[in-house]
Amino acid sequence: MNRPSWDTKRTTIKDIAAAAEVDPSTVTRALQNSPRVREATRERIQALAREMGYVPNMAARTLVTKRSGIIGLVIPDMTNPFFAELARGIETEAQKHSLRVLTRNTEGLEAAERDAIGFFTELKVEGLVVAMARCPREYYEDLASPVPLVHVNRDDLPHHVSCDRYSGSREIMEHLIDSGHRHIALVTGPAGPAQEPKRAAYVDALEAHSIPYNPELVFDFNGLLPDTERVANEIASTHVRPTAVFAWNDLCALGLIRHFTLQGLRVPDDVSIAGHDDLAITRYMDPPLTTVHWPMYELGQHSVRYLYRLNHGQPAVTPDIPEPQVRLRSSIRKIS
Amino acid sequence: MNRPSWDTKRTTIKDIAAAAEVDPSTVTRALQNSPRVREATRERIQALAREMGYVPNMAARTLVTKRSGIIGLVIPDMTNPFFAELARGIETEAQKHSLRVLTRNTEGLEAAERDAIGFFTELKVEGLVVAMARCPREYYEDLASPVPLVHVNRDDLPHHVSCDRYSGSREIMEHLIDSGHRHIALVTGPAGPAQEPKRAAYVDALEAHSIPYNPELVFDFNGLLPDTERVANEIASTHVRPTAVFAWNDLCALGLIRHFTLQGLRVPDDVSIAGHDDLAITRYMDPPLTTVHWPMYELGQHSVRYLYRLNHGQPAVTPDIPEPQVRLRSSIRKIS
DNA sequence: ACAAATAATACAAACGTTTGTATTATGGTG
DNA sequence: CACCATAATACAAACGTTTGTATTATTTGT
Repeated sequence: MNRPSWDTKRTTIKDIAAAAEVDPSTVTRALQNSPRVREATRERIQALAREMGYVPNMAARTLVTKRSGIIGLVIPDMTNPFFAELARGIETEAQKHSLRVLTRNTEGLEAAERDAIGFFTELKVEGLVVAMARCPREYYEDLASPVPLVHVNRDDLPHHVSCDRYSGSREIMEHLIDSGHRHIALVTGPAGPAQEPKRAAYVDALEAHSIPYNPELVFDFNGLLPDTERVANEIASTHVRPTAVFAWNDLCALGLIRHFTLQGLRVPDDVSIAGHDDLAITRYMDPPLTTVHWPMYELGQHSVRYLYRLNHGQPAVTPDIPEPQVRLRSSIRKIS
Repeated sequence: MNRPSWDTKRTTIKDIAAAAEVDPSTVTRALQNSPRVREATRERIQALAREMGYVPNMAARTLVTKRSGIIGLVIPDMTNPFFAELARGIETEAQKHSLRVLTRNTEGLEAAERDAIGFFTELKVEGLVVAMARCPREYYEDLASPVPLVHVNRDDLPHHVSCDRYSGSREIMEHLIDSGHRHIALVTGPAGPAQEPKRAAYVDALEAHSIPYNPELVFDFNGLLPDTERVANEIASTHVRPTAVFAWNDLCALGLIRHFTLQGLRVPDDVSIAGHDDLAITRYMDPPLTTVHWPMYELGQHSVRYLYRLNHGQPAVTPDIPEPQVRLRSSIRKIS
């Protein structure tokens, strides 16, 4: 006796039915406010349910209705506010369809991502949105998932939601060049569909202004904050030091600024820096970062709309999302 | 015809049973590698399952086993890296018990939190960890949840996992005073169990050094980054400007630093600042922030261990977590 | 007051697993 | 070869809902 409340048997619809002296089917209907049950009965039953602490058994419900009311979200890194924005967008839109969002974190591991997708599939979620999927293209093609799935930021896959990756970066590059910079470093990130357009924007901008492309000025970054130290060192020890850096993303820019400062370089006086993503903290950095705004919140909204269409047999048009805009702040200096 | 893969009927254990010409029960056992089925049969069945693209139906399984293998995590704000750390801690520990973690975001709304808890309860999760719960104490006491629940950072509730909130703050205050500061502002945050110990540490430290307590020097902060502007303005317009600020948390400190800088005040030369939590970005701020390390990762691990004990009828001792340590960086200046 | 129409409720099957028990097949022993 | 132990498999009930259909109660019109 006196066992904790959670290993005691839960009250079921049958219990309520017994207490109310009606059939279980009447109880369900009462609970979902069906017009098929009389006002008085309904109230009696609902009161009873409340008193008896009834909590529906989702498993049983899902089993018969085949709907869980859940949207699964798979992200590589909770720590990155970038994905938090996405989650917020998804949630607000999901709420409109009275769906709930459950999030699963993969730490950027392929295996974890596969597990997450499999798990959500078993859970019979209404839809799955996967952000910056890590697995190779073939995996998703062969998946034949019994669950509708939309990708965010994986432009190379079918059923994706994304933005134009080229124009924002190109615009940043133009801005850098307009400001007088000629030695511009590019920091690229982990392989993925984001890499190529950014590099292309870099190369094209250079070419458009007849600035020679110098491979010594492009650097790799593994995507994790601590790695910025290495990158900053490499940049600082180039043959001709760049006067500007187009960083992989805002986090990268943050780290670079820090380590440049530590090296006695001042931003933007000695080096200008541009970022990508427009994280919230970007406004609070010193100097505030010039960056490309990436509309994760909107992408989140669009992805659940996309799922909705998929689930309702409507044509799955890739949504039209406005071009990412450049946010000019003060991390870039005009040089003569 | 040619309907998308997700609205076609999924293959079930029965289908496999039919194909293999065995009983469904044999199929389950084969699938879970039970020794009760012959090697050859097992392999045949598993192959078949693979071919037919079988994916188990969690709802059905949960219905009969009453176990979902899920741990539910409820956090107020994904955007805050603070909680991301917690999630990581929970995940690594959950993995050891082969549980999966599903996260639900509440945006700090009480209603959303209640919905999340209810939802996870319906889902029959193995356990629930709720971070910085927003609802009043009575709610949780009356909950009589049929699911074991542990709180993180709600020291006032039963079944909580937390740290000593006083000592770290006290230590920071001592450090500030030792560094010569006499006019120290305190920024407090939203009501909750975190508020009181911090305030007490502030008051006690002042008293211990016979510094008069000046209510004009304590400020409220609503916890959201944009609100730091208002707070910074209020601080700047006090009668005697404080030489140091003990901020509610690191995010608050970040915002204050920014707005002080905008006002022409230099940190730490004109104002010293201390934070709380020790977020990762804290090291990358300018200046790097002196703060109290709050071991969210460990708290996450402990909370799932706690749940484990709860689920196995072991005594639920509040775990012994080391005192939070102060991380001395350079946002505090020694003054004469 | 009596059909007929309709409102309210009851019945029963189904969802896809799991698991205890019963049954049948297999092999070993005397 | 008959017998027993054991291995392999089949049977059947159960989990807690939902929902289509059948049944019973109540109202309505004449």
